[in-house]
Amino acid sequence: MTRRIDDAIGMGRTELAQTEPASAATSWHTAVERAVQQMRENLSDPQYLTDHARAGLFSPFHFHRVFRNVTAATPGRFLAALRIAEAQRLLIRSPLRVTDIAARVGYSSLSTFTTQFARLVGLSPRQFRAMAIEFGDRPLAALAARAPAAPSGHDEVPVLVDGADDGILFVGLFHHGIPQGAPVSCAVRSTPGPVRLRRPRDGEYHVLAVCFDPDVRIAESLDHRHDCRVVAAGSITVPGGRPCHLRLRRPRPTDPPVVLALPLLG
DNA sequence: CCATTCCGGAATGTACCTTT
DNA sequence: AAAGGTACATTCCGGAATGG
Repeated sequence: MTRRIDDAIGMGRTELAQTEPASAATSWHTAVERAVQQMRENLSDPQYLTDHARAGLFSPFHFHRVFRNVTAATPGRFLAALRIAEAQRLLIRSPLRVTDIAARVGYSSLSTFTTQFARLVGLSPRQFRAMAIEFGDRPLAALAARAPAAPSGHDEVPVLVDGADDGILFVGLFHHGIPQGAPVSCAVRSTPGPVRLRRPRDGEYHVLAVCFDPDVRIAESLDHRHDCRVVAAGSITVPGGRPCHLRLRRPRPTDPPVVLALPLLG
């Protein structure tokens, strides 16, 4: 049986990616990295779980599990994130129509593309392009300066992020391990110290932090070409529990791209 | 004309269980 | 412990309808 894996994003793992591969899992990592490379090089083609699994000498069932352990995303959702990320770049940097971009990144159905894009990014393709054109040239730092004052007292959730003192830091709370759609709560800041998020209703949330150089413009932060971005991920329980403490690191090839338009949604 | 939304059929993801 | 397999609920694809 041949299985298509081009579906949408939205996994259910605690972290964006495992911190380090276990020593026994080195071959897993190699197989997954090879599969990710294949996905990146063949975005516009139909891709099948069984082909990636066979290339790594795994059964489709086991490959699916291994892939998720390494990347924290399922193969299909990882591929969808890659495709939407490329679509974002084309929407910003090319004059192509949405219809043509959908085909170019591997969607045979425009409706599927539009639906996926809106759910993952938080804006429809046309809205995304319009906002990128309108705000793209503005520096990200301006967003940080415009951000509302941090709440205080019992209505806040503090998040500590190491290594972000000299950058523009976005932090969001999400229901799922991969960020999609509007965050439950989010904040942007450009000064050292903890980030204070508006407290959501009680529950367990996943935290994503993305940091950019202070001189980056909004469009550059959205088109997946800026190589200075760093990420961190974790989880937090509301109420109580320990404060969320994250450490920024460089993105790895096996990290799913962050396609959520946080700078435009904030 | 281009983009978005709706909806039914089909593929996928997940939670187990079994085998090696 | 790692790998393979199954069942079934969930999610997605893509054509049709609708909107701007």
